[in-house]
Amino acid sequence: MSRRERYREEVRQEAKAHAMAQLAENGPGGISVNSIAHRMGLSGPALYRYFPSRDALLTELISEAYQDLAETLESTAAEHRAAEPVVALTAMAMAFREWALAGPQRYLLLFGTPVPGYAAPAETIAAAQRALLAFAQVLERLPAPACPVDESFGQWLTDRGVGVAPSAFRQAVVGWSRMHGLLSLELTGQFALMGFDVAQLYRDAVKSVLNG
Amino acid sequence: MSRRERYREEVRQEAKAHAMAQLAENGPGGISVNSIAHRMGLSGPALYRYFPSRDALLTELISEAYQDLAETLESTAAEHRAAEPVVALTAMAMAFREWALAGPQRYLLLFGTPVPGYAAPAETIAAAQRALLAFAQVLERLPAPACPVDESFGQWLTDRGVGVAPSAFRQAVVGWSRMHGLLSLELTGQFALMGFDVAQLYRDAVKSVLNG
DNA sequence: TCGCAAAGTTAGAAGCTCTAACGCAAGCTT
DNA sequence: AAGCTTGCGTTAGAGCTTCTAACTTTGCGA
Repeated sequence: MSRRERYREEVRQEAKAHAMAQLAENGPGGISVNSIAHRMGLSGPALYRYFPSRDALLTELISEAYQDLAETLESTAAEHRAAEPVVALTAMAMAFREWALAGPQRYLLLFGTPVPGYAAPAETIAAAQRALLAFAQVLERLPAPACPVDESFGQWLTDRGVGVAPSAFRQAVVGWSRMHGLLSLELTGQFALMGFDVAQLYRDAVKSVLNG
Repeated sequence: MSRRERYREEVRQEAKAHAMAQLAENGPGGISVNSIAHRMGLSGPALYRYFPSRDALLTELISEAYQDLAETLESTAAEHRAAEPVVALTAMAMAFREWALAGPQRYLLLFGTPVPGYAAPAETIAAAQRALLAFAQVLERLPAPACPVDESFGQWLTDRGVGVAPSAFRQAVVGWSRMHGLLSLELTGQFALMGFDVAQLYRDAVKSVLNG
């Protein structure tokens, strides 16, 4: 990589770091290309040499967050490769929760309100699938539940040549939805002041997925 | 109500209707006081006689949406007052889903990304509690599950003098989180192109809550 | 009929995204 | 090494936004 390219990459990284800080502070609407540029000692439009638009910057943040999430889950799975599937899955679920709590607005950037009509780039979709399949692959090592699985679950898997049992995939979707349900309500403050132990509820939810 | 007040109320309603249309079309960020005013044949700042700020308008939309949701659930519960609890709860869950699908952006206005530090007015919180308690009250008529319930669930109920069994309340929270998990992922397009039957998954989720 | 309050207007400040036009500096090519 | 090209920064400015200030008109109530 040339000197120019390296410097360019540094500027891009710094801009994205500022964007993430603004995201954490004021939500997606609080991210301003202008103010990021000024905070970097640049004049307003200078950053448009690095990002074609504000939307493109946001899209990149989303994509990187997904990559980060997928890597977190995959590395947790790898760490527990030798362990019981139940142990590995529990660790992954807890890692997911930690990841969410570490950056609530980053989580909501992925799973909160999208702009209607927003189409994620292929890269982002791929990372999302990696995250989901990380769960499915470990779930596959579990004794399959007896209940019959809707055939539509297998279709998608065979279409893209993923070697995962439909029942495991279904279980991954169900588990994901239960984890997300609790995390989302917790992060958006819907449980505020209700005083119960959300972490305990989360652990119970994870167990409920694993024990049928 | 005087002629003046009635007209004022009409203008407010019309403005909110336009706001909801803009919400559906472009998300929360697409709601513009300016453009609403122009669309109503008014000049920009005129609407500020009716709403103190854009945020106040948004807050009012949120509050009304919550009221509407609570009323929907309560009336569904009332319609099934004589029915088996399981039937009533299933109907309420389906009504919840229908309500969400009828206005995805309205749903996400309540349960999507909030602006950090946003504090809902008491009115809104009350409506949210009504919605949750509507489920809890019917769940109470169900045979209580054997598992012990964390005492922290009872605390909140006794604090505000709600006569609901802690176990029913806990079940309502769990059920709510499972429904929301699936609805949220569906509405934000995370299941896009995966091709399985989300409605079926939702029905299964409802059953899983009711049958332990 | 008079007066006051409500509701509209325009002007304008401050912010945003993003384009256009221009200058300088660095790097690649000849 | 000289020159050309490309990249990066600038300012100016269009057009949008929220929202305040000041002024005018309108209409209700006494």
